[in-house]
Amino acid sequence: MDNKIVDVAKKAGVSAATVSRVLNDSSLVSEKTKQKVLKTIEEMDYHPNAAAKHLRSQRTMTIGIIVPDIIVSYFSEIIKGVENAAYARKYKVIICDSDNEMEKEMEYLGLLSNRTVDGMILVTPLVSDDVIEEYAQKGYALGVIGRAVENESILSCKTNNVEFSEMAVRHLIEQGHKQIAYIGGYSDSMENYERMEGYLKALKDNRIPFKPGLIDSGYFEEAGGYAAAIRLFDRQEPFTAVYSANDEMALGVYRACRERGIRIPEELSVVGVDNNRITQYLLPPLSTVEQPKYEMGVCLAEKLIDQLNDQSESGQTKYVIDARLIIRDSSNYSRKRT
Amino acid sequence: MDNKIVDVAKKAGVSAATVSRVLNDSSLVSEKTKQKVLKTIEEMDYHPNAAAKHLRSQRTMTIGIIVPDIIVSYFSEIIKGVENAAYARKYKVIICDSDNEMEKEMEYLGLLSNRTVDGMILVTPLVSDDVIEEYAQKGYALGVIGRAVENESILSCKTNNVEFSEMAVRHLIEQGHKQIAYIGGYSDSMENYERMEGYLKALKDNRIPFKPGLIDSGYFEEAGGYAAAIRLFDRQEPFTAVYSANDEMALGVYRACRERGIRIPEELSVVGVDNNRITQYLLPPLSTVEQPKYEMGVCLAEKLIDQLNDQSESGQTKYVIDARLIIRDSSNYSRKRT
DNA sequence: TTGGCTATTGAAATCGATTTCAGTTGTTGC
DNA sequence: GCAACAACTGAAATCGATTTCAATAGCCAA
Repeated sequence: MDNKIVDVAKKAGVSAATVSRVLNDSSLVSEKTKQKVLKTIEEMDYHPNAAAKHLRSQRTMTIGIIVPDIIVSYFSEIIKGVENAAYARKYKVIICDSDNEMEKEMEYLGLLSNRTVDGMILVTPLVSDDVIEEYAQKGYALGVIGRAVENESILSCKTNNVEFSEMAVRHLIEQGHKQIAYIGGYSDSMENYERMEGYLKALKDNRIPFKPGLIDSGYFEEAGGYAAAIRLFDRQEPFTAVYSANDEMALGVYRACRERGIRIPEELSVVGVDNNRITQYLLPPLSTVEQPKYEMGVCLAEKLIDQLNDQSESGQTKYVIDARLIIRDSSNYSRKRT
Repeated sequence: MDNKIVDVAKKAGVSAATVSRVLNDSSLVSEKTKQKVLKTIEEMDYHPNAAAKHLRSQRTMTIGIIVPDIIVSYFSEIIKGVENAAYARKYKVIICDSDNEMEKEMEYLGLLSNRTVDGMILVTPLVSDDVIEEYAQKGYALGVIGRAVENESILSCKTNNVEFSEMAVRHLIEQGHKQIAYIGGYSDSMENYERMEGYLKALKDNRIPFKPGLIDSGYFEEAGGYAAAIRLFDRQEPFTAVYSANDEMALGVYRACRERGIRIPEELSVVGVDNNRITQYLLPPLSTVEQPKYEMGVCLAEKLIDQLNDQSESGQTKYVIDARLIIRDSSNYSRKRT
């Protein structure tokens, strides 16, 4: 149906090998032949078949990216970074939206096994470290964003969770808060663990006693944050501020406050994480931690593709980018009393 | 490096053809042989090479989707619909973020020519109808969302722009508004044209004179909406309501109002289009038109894949989904005077 | 004029699966 | 016991590009 390389070869009066050489501008072709072939290619509107090229070259120039939900801007911004970096290197990106289902993630990981993709980027998916480890062991190219994996051969990019969490909670303490709740994500995720650690560190450094009753979990989602806030409100333990491990859950906190008639920031200060686009439009605008999402996507895509082409000069595989606190009105209200 | 089909065949003591038949569960294999082969495949952890399959079968089980900016939730929700529908049919989705550059769109369209993808979905990209037409003529499978294309062989899915725009503007009129501005998108886009038409129809039906000074354009983006609002404010022509052809531009209107100290909805009512997730969190929440974004993505992906498999029973190519007006506080303020 | 070299070119093998077509085995009917 | 047929199976062609390896042509020096 389409023109094949031999068709071009025949029309141009040369062999398929020569046409191929022209396509991959090899230096082994005379200028005269090259021009003749290029003209013929133009005339016939010939486009080399991708599948044939992939089979022969053993590479598909494609990477995959697995995210739990593409609609959440935290993920779509990372994807954009990955896409842009890949495009610049002539790579394609297959989008894998797992809908938060582990089964779907596993199936998408299978794209590595059958060589549909040359490499895969995982953005905090549900699959266990063991699974990731296993794929790496088999020699597949993997990268991870927002999650730490021990294995030295696995690329990863994350932010300084402990430090910025400590900073965020310290900020709340400086505003006069002494009872600060923490709403975490998946309790077994590295992100959650580290953010909790920063929270605890800030409390300890300021000699504020830790109260287990002020900890709850919202699984990094709006609905989870809402439910956690409601549970916290219904407990005996009073609090005047909340550090939410991401912005989505903070949205849930806002909703719970609206329902309960609790004013932000007068009665409750809130700080989130991610600086999702939506946070600046909230009332009040949400204080949050700017995560360089786009940059993390670019970083990991570049390193992964370099690795695929044996161009990873440094051999470095672990990247940590500093995040910074953005103070907005949701936490900008000094508390004068105890 | 990986195991090949002949390796499996050798180990199982059969031919490659038989293994292939087992893989594609052909009825031509005896149950006994089939079990033996399946066991061997399991043991060897064999995965059929995708590129070889693609080359032989002349299909990649992949479609592409071109959007101007994946971060805008209008697009990411469509993508999610496409991805989910594709996944259910074992198709992969390549994400093509054009960054609003026509050149990038053209390059991504090239994935059709070299058969990297079996079909392509365009979500209001910049390329002209002629270009789309040309690709269709060449026999490539195309689908278009939020845009109308004449060619009967091109799938398209859109909403009833004229009707819902008329409805939105009528709603403003019913609130007592008589000077209603319109901020459009790309002036030569079908969406913009139809929404403008609905706007004009509502005015006409209510005997409200059309004033060219109340029309401006914001290119469907926040910054554009902001600029358009500023220009409108600076003109002589007073107005008490704005119909913005999408939510992104309405965000720009909000920003312009904040800067100028204009209160919404007391001094200016605003209605947008898309029902982007962000709109419900705004202050005041933005009245908007719910576009079934996810559903449009699902619809077009399904039809496109059906078409690729000759399963389009009806032969229908044009789909129009009804959108509905969501009234929130940004326009919920009755104007008593003239 | 011939040998030796370089620059170009093409034939054929290759990537790894699918599918056709021919062949083998086994079964049934008469 | 043999023909006819069904049920499986395998050898080889095929998809369309790349790449190796050998061959040819052209050129220069001796």
